[in-house]
Amino acid sequence: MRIAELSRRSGVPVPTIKYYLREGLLPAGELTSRNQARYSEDHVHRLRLVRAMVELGGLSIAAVREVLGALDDPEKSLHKAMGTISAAVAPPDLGSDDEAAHEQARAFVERQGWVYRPQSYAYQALVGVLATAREVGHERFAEMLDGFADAARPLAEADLAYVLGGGSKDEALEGVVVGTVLGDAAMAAVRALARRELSGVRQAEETPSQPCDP
Amino acid sequence: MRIAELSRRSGVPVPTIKYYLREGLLPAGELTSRNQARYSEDHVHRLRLVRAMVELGGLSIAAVREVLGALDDPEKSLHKAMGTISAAVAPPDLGSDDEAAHEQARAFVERQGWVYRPQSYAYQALVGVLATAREVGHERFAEMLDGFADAARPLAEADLAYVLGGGSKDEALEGVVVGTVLGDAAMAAVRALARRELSGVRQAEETPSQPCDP
DNA sequence: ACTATCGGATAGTTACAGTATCCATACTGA
DNA sequence: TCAGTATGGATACTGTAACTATCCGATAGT
Repeated sequence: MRIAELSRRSGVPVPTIKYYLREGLLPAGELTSRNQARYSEDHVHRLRLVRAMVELGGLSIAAVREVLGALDDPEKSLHKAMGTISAAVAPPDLGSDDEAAHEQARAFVERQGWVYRPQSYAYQALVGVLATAREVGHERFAEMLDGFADAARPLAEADLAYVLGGGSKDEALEGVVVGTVLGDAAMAAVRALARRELSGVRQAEETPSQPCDP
Repeated sequence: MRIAELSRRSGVPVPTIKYYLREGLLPAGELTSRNQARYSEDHVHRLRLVRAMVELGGLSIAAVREVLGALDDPEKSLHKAMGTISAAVAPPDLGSDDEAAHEQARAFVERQGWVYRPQSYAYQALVGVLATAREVGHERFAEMLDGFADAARPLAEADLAYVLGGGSKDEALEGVVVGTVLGDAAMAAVRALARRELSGVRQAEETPSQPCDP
């Protein structure tokens, strides 16, 4: 297919597709002449993946390029791809020199029996969150971490099962992307639903009846 | 204190503080004369909260204004504040007319025994995620939702306990903000840690030894 | 008295994510 | 076949968000 059809199939405007081509988010089409190229089903799929990361995941174009690089690297293990992807998804203001936050994070990781890897992005992100919590006067926040871990453990199992439940390695790698980007968004939504459900019940116990919510 | 000290205490540059004042994220200082104002401890605290939302939560200035509006509204119930805050935190591309995604979401909510509130932000966000998943060919993704819910339920309990464990109502409202913004970030980090832990173990079983990770 | 700082208003900057325009070709339908 | 539309690629432009910088006359502190 040519660019117009690619645009129709994916819902992305032609100039934006050209932009993505320039930025290397989309491989060039197969050239059939100097100014004529053919695009495949793979291009449609890749384009949708890019849009999902940009719109739902809120990733920057640079971060998407990073992730796709990991996807396309045939050497990359699933394990390493996960690292790249978590790094791309997280806000880039990693790290903090807050000693107390660092200590809270270290204690947490060891309490969970996890390997202490202070250089990993996820760990740094955690320290950053704890440091911020302390800055706004919520050092108590760290007490919630074990609850988070209890929730995260089965989630990680499910993630991995989902990823491995695919088929080919390409599919598994894509499963990592989908599981991470859509997974974080879905988890946030489900968590909000659960919280609302609970606080709705609590409120209903105090002031019976009447519907609410936007 | 005057603006220079407020800047030093919070780590935010003076011109940025002025910008936040203009944008209504920070209440004006108490004027002591035509061009002299005094700022309080509350301003320092509020400023840190704003930075946490912007930097860690990735909220836009408009979203932060929204959230602070909910915080400052004395009429607002905890329940409603939670709604406002989840809405501000979520990406703004809500909703989708994908019938199948809508059906998956409805079935999920009812399976969980939760109230079906198709207008709520959290529900719309969920539909959006499911629709996107389908677009990228991952209709299987919906199968993970029940796992998410199992994880989210105890989390919501912990959230609420944290919020109510504060003291005054102001503190509780702020707990909602912190619990949501920092909570989402922390959950993403902990989830990444858990996933890495697990996939590290799996990998170690196949190819023994050698350290990895950035 | 004098100099640094202040608040407030206005204007400018930077980065990002697209959009728009050109142009020389290539395809397409009457 | 040939007018008219579409294409790939290069370059230039736009819009928005989040700051920054400059200027001003008015204090504040010494």
